[in-house]
Amino acid sequence: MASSTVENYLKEILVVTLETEFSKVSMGQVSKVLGVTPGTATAMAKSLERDGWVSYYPRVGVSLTSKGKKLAMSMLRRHRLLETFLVETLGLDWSEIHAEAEELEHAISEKVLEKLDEFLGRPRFDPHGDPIPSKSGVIKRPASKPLSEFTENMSVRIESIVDQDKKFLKFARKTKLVPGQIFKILRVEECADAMTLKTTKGQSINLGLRSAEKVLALPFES
Amino acid sequence: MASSTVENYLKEILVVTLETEFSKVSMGQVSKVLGVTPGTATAMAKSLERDGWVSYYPRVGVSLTSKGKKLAMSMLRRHRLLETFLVETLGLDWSEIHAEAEELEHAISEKVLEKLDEFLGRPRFDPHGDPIPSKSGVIKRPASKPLSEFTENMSVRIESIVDQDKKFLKFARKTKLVPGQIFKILRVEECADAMTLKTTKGQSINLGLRSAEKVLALPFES
DNA sequence: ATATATACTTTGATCAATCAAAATTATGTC
DNA sequence: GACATAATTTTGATTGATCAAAGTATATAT
Repeated sequence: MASSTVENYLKEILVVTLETEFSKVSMGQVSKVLGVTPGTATAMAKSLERDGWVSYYPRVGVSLTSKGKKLAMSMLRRHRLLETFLVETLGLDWSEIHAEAEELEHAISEKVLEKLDEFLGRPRFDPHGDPIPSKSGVIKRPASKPLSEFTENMSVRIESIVDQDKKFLKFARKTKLVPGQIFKILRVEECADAMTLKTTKGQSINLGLRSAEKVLALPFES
Repeated sequence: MASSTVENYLKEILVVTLETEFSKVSMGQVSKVLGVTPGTATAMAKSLERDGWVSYYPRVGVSLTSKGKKLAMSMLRRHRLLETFLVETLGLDWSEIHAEAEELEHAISEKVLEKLDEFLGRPRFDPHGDPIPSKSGVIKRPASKPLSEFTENMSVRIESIVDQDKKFLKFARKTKLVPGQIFKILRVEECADAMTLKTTKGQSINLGLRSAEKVLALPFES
């Protein structure tokens, strides 16, 4: 049985892997996303390898074994189903569900998860617009890319918000920067580090490129 | 912040206290209900005392401080609300909810619990018939007593099943020995260690006195 | 190509939770 | 009251997860 610490390491390694498209995640990354010192990450990498969850390449990084990936996917599934439940059923606020799901995901059994999935009507996307892995661990990531990579005059459909920062999520909700919304990119000012978007209703938003990196979108053909 | 180990110790100490009506719980009891060696229980008693959860009287036992009792009550509330949710909303089986709730109770926040309580319509009893402590920690235990203490020809209403043994719970369900049901006590055979009950529909059940001790009931005036 | 900075690993230590086995203290019986 | 038995505490050890600080490797820049 994996401890919840192990579950967290594996899940975060998976998330970084999915984001960066590199199969090895450096110890620096690991220690950063898990909020531990580098030494701790190294020690953990060794024990994760001992137990067959990851392969560890000293001074390079870790990559999930198939066993590790399976558990990590299952954690992602738990997390996203729970977030869906918290919003859809209990009416929690969008900005607070992440931390709650973070705790619950380690405590919920496969059996209860199955019932919950059924109860929710087997949703395929969570409230952030991220895809929920199937029971068998399949995940279909739409070919979305950060807002910051689109150019002027393109139309986009918001797909998901990568950031989990409460304040940013609140801002996003207020400005309708949420999954499903359509925007047109009015201006991109590389030198000023900013971009301007417009909703279909004509309201415009200014976004720093830093923040724009955290918002994934699909090209939208109207 | 209390670890889930601490939460478990406190909750179990509370449950024993409520059952026995003694305010001090011996280390033997503690080690038994928590499934640890006596030495571990003693060590834990000291650290619980260090952190202000219990008072520890060497060679006598522990009793909850008000701070400890507050947390323990909150755990009981979590546990019972979760059991209710698992049965009412997700349709889990009566015999499997205990273990599930045991895990989830440490992961659910006050905020989510509040929403859950609301969603469930603020139930006052869990599926076993046990009272759910209020948010402020008040618990009303009905004046029920074990079936084994009733005499022949009395009618009773089943209030709760104290035992958490899966097999017994399955048996109880099959024979309709569940909270709310009415039975008449046909015979009590002290020497043979058994009693016979009859449902209002005329079906009869034989119950050993050992098991009858685990079933709490209220006198029922028809 | 050497110095410097960055990234990573090692070492030694701590804390919580646990066990097994030995030592101690009550309890109960004759 | 002395001895056997049961309950409790002590002791010494282990495991997982962590940190701080010191050491080592690699990359970068001048």
